Amino acid sequence: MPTLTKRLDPAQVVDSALELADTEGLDAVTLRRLAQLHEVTPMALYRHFSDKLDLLNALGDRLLADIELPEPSERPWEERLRQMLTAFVAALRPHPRVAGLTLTRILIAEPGLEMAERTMEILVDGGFDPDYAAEVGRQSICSLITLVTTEPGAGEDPEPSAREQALRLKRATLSALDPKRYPLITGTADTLVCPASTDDYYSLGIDLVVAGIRGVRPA
Amino acid sequence: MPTLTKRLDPAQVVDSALELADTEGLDAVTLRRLAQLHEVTPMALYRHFSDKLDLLNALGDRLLADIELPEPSERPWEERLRQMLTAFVAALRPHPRVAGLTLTRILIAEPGLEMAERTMEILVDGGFDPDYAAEVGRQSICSLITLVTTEPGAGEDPEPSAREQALRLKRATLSALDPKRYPLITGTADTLVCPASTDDYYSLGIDLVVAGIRGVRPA
DNA sequence: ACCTGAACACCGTTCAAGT
DNA sequence: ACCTGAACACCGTTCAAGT
Repeated sequence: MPTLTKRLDPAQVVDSALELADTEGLDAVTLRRLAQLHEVTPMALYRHFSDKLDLLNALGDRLLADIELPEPSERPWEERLRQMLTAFVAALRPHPRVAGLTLTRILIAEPGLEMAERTMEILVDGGFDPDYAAEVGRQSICSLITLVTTEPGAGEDPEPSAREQALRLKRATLSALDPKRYPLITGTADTLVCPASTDDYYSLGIDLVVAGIRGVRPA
Repeated sequence: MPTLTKRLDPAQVVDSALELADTEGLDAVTLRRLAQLHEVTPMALYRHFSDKLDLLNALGDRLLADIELPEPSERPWEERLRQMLTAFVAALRPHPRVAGLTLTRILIAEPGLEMAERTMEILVDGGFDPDYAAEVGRQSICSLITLVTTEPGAGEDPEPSAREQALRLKRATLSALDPKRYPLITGTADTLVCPASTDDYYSLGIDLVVAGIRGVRPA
């Protein structure tokens, strides 16, 4: 896949890392495997990344770069907020196994900064003072990252058959609990293991965050 | 520290792992180091844990065991909900570097199940149908885990001087941004890097979650 | 049942050397 | 400037063996 004009393009390395993590999980992302994929010695990577951590950070930044910020608009702040958060989640959704890497990169990578600033702007428009907007925005964004990270079946192999198998097992485990002690858990095992619709899962998550923000908004 | 009556007590191994993770971070938790701490061969651990993952899961379960569930009461559902979530957060707060391990253990370890059931019960009392309560409860709990995981300075060395130094650097980085492009971020750099009060940080986090739940509550 | 010892495959990383 | 090669310290884990 990588072209060899410049022998080793850091952006291409990050792309391979993302692909690897998506399909085999973050543990499969190894300097040695990446080197192998690019037909190069492991050491060659150190010319472009100071560290493995540096590479993982670049991977997080790579995800943030996918954010498509909504156009500025004159709509009510709450609607703009929802748009912003939805756009953010949309960027992470394709990569649940990697999404967690963005947690520490929001206030460092440029696209993260851009989104944070815009989100805070919306909150200030909504009546929050800047410091309050900062805290509320920060926590809301972290919650949404976790929403993606804990998407049902997020950790599993993306292969449909393996995924189904894993979910079946989890469901069975929950259903096997004592219904006297855990009536609600056993009664909702299907929902707990895997919500009926992934889209609903995400829109509920965003609803919760937006409603929370509305609820703590100063009068 | 470990007594040697039974040569190797899995509970003591988990305790060492927790201590190690708290002070040096999760990366320092190594089968070999744990073995060394207990004056035993690395292989001896495999008699008690099938895997490293198995040990990390036990570590997550260890945290959940610290939850002190509030007494059942007749107070309004929202107040009971806040009590429950506060108790949950209180158990994780002392261990921000490890808290993330509970994400996958809530519906497996017994104390997690207990808390989840009780939380759902409160939500049902509040007017949620069981399946809705399941989804809302799940997401809220995950949000609170992340609240602990992303507590400012969570990843850092717990040593006060090193921690202060790390925070100072982060603050400087944020403050150095272009205030024309990022007026709100630069203006609230102190708050973003480290909220004025840790207690306030957590109570805001819980407020956000509770307000979100109230906001999506069916009429 | 519980622990040891030696070995294997695989990490991230260093250092000196090549071009 | 960019990559190689050999080496180091450290992983998790297997297998066979001890008691």
